[in-house]
Amino acid sequence: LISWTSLIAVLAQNGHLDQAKQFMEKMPQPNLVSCNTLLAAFSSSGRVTEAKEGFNSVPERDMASWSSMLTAYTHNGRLEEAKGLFDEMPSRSLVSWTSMMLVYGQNGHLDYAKSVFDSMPERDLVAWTSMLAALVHNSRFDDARLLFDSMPQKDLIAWTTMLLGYIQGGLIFEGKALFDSMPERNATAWNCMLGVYAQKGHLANATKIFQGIPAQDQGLISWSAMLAAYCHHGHFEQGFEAFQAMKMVVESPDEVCFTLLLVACSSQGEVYTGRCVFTSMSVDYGVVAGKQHYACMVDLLGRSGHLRSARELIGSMPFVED
RNA sequence: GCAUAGGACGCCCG
Repeated sequence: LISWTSLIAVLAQNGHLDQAKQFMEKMPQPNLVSCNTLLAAFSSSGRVTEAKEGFNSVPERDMASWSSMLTAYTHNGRLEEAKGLFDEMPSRSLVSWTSMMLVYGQNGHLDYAKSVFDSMPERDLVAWTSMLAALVHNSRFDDARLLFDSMPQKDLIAWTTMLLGYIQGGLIFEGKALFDSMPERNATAWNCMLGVYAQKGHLANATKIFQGIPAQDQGLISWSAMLAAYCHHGHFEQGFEAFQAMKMVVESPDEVCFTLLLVACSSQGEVYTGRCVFTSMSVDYGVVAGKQHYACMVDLLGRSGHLRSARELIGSMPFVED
């Protein structure tokens, strides 16, 4: 029985949700943990309807079942449904309180978030950090700093959240100072710092940060931040050089990387290169063209006078035109 | 003993 459960967990956590679901149906005696595992997997991949079905079919729900269902709503912006579920819960835990606080914060109800935080029966590090994130999300950077300074404990995520607060508030120097004083850093922290320079087009600073990232933390997001730095600021050649370099070390470029390259082509009027990138994306990398990619291509073709090609491309889109 | 629930990072669009 445990092996069925573990199998389902492994499948679900690696994105093989449909297979996990099939095993679940074949399982002789579905138990609470396996139900919850599947529910959690649907929840974190945004499949809310299936999460709900799973939730309804859990025989005796425990805290994990309720919390996973709540997360399915909160992570998908379903504030009303989250509220309803929260009110229905037979008992509430730190986890569910924290989820509610966050969803309020993320939907512009900072006042509610704060009152949840203040009225929570107990608060742990995650609760504090979530409140911090809610403040940052609502651009209350000064309050965020005050809260940060008053936190009983801080871990890497708390530090990174505060860093993000400075960055989003445009306080780059303060952010850099905080970054420099962090007790430890992980990939996310590095990427936040890199991202702000990349976005502002401070290429020298971005490069310096990028080069400082330890190899194990230098992932797809770091590379796309560098790509963005080049592609958004008119450095077409360097963007493509970075793309070549990236392919040597990173898993494989994703749809974001290709959007960036196409944006660069588009702003340079590089029709030929743009067409190559667009084709190569799906043929060589198996990345399915999304709306962003089509939009860039149509823009590129249209503005370079290839109106017929642009119209043909629009006609071939697997989307409704808009 | 083992397996399931809450917090931070990249492009575009909203």
